[in-house]
Amino acid sequence: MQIYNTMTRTKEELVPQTPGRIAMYACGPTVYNFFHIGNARPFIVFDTMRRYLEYIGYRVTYVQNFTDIDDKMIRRANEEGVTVQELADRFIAEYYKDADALGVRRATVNPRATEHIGEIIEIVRTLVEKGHAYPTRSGDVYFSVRSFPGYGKLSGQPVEALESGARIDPSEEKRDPLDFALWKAEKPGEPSWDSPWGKGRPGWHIECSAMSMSLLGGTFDIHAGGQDLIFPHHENEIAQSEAATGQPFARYWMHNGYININNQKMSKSLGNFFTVRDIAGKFDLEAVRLFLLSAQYRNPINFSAELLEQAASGLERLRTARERLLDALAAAGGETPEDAAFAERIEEFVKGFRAAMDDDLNTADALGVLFEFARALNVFVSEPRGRTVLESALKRWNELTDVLGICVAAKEEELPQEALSLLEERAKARESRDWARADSIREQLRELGFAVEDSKAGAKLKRI
RNA sequence: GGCGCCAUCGCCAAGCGGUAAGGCACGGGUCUGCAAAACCCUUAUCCCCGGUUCGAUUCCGGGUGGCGCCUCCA
Repeated sequence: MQIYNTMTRTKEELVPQTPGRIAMYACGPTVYNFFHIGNARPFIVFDTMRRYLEYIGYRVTYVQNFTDIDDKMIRRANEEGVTVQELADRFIAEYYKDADALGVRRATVNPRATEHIGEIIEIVRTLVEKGHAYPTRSGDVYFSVRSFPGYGKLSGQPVEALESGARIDPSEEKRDPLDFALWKAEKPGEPSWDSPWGKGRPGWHIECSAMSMSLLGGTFDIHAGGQDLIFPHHENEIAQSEAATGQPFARYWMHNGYININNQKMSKSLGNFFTVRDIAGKFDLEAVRLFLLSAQYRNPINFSAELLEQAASGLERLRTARERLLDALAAAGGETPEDAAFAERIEEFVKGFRAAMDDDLNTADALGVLFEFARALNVFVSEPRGRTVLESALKRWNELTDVLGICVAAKEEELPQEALSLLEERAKARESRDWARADSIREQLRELGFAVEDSKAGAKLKRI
């Protein structure tokens, strides 16, 4: 498979460090709030990457962290009058609610920064020993950017260019404006941990280095995150990790594009965001997932209710195709003359899907293949078919939709007795050609939230 | 100022050297008691101007328009 590596700015063949295995790290949420649809994109995209890697046979170790200690956590905890830990516990639970509903599979490990303070301190200590970091009088420890020659290699920014834009806070005791905090000395009312430099807490960047390296090793395959993390977060991770270990950090860097609102980046600071929780009340989150996969992950994607409705309609089409296939399977008989040719077509769809995904996770293209598959299926099952070919069609269909995490088998819903008896009554009315009665029952069912679809096999109820 | 991305049908979105996938919406039709679902048919020369090439939406240069990062941010 080819993936676009931000480091080299080209598509490269993905060659894992250990054959057959992929070690992958994705930056997860800071758990001080519900996450928004913009945050959802990397969760879904990289979850899909993980699913696809597993589908093509890799054993994947997928790590996605929770940042549970930083400035925002502290501020929010103080506002709410709870401890940082309580805040984190609460929003980690909320994260799982939304992520589960979006079809994001649980990562192999979801480490919390505060569970890795020991490793963090070890890395900082090593960096100080090697002369890449220095403590200050007040107990902060800074990374010395100029001590790491490769600084700027991910973002493509020459150090000189960065210097002019660097922030200087007079209260900080940096030797160089470019330097960034590895360890922050304790301030009143903030959580802190003991360290060789006194009580304090980790800086943001070092958390990801510690969690990724302790779970995946000093060199691992893929590091992923949003484009806004390229600089400074990922640049800093590289600097501190490689300076500490002397070995390459992540081998491939994947970055997803933004979600825009009216062509502008959705972000918490701009206030133009929708949380997944907000949307969950109005839309099927599986449609949200489909929407986010309807564009290639590196391209920006505009968000609007209209677009979500379009995605929901598309999803309905995929679900219907699967249901028709299921019905056909229930009525399947012996082999028909067309079965063999269709079995071959199925494999063509699989190939097409894989070719799309192999090209830097082109989910938009892959979805196109899925829709073509759906049409072919709809045509094919309009006549009785053999069980064998239908079974293999269903197997393939499930495999491909599972990779994208959409169109998952609908839970068998208990239909209300009232609806079922109405449906039965309508069938009788239709038998006696009492169309007015039949139509009025259909209207009653609509009010109950069901659409009626007639077919030769009988009428079916469908949630609307 | 530095680094980078984008511009394809009404809306979304693939393709990226050989004359444009797919979805949504729209129109016509088949099926249906009527619908719904499904199916069939119809709908684009790819922002502009140059260049390279037998041939460019696809490569190069220049415009125009939009967006992002440059130490809060997925």
